[in-house]
Amino acid sequence: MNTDAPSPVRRRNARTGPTAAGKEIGRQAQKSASTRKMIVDAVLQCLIKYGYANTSTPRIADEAGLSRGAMMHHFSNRNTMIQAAIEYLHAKRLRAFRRAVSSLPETEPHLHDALMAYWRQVTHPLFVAFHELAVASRTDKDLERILKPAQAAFYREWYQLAVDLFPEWQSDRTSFILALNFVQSTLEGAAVRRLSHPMSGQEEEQLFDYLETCLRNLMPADLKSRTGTKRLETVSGA
Amino acid sequence: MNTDAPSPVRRRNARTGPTAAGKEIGRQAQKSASTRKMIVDAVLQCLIKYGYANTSTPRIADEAGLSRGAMMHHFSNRNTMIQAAIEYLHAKRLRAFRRAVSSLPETEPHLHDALMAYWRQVTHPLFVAFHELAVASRTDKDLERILKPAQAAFYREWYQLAVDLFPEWQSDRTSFILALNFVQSTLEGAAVRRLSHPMSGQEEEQLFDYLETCLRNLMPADLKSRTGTKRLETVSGA
DNA sequence: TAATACAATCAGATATGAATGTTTTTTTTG
DNA sequence: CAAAAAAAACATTCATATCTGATTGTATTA
Repeated sequence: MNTDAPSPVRRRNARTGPTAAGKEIGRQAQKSASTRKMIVDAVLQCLIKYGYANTSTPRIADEAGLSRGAMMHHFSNRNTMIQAAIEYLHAKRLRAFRRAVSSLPETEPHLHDALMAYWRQVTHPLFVAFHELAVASRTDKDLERILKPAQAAFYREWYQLAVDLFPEWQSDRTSFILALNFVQSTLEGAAVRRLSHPMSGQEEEQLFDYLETCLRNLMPADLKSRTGTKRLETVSGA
Repeated sequence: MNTDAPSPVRRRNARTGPTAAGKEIGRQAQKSASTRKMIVDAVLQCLIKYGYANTSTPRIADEAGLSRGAMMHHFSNRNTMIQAAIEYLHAKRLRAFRRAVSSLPETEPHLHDALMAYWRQVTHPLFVAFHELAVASRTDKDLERILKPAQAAFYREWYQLAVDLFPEWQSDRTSFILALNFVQSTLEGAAVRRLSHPMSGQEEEQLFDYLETCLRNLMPADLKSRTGTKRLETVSGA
């Protein structure tokens, strides 16, 4: 997976610790790992603060509090840093989403909470980093080669999570897929729009509520009845 | 508005045409205008093909079939070219949308056709150019200064067009605004998603259809009954 | 244990390439 | 001819990648 380790030289036969076999990782390797993480974090911060195009190696080094030379010792070039950042980013997003989802009440598939979880996901700064990468990859073939597989894996897992969350819904695959696409398009669309011409908080809330209504209408009848009928009226505020 | 004309030197007293006062524009000025348009087009093409970050002046010149020097004669720097491209872009998008909308049947507010028109809009290559600019402007303050006002004007006009299209809907402002936000988020979201992980044509169609259903449910009752009840059933294909 | 060899870590410097804005020269055209 | 248009040349800046040297940590061996 990660081919850019700083070649810590395979000399594992020389016993480093008297007893522990794999535990004694060596302080150096430990420090190395921690610096690498600092660098990866710096990459993500730069993506958020400056955008992909302006995420240059000097900026990253600056953000990480390292000299450029030191940094280039851990990653041989810019692309490998980006690659590491992408892997870390996807892992982090999935973990966060899985955590949010698993903390939902077991028996009741609370559509509302699941939606909320995804909304929090896409309004999180990390989504901005992801979006920067996605946009840049359209015209950067090197980046695309790195991002696309990771992205595919991400959405595969995401899909699986959704299936696990709503097992009964699988009886009507078509409507289930439609619901997923609907949620993704709308919430990610709203999140992207937020970055350049946000709507008011109230409008956001109404959009969110109505989306939930629409999804509920899409559910198989038996499931729908089981999940409470909160908010089935047509919205008409003011 | 455009302050970057190539200073054709005010010598208007020297009579250029024997009779015509304002009509005789001068073939040179005409040619200049046409080259400027070529450049502006090239900028948009570059945005689409290479992305904002890679829309460099050499690339633009290349795309326009001009030398860089010649190009810089018409625009003093990169930013003024971008600015001109933005103005042109917004004008063009609005014109296209207005045209599509005005060709709709007068009396019946055909939601379906209006939606279609907007969907064509956001799947048009020009939307990609717009999106590139929008994303870049998040972290490029110079660009933001140029883009934001133009963008605000665009959405103001867009909103006005929607009001004109559905005058009766104005009785329920809240649901109208919600519908607009819903359409924008979903369709633009789908369009953006299309660029990096598109869904199948069938899925797209189902999403589109269900969005229409949801919007129809949002309409005031009197309007709803007037626009035909096409597609009110819950989607369940395959 | 002390001394030594070696590898990992870090910082600074250099070379190359590309982009920008400006200036200068050539060509075209009224 | 003179001015606009086009092309070419130049200086500056900035990012990438690579290289060199210094320091610190680890392991082997005397």
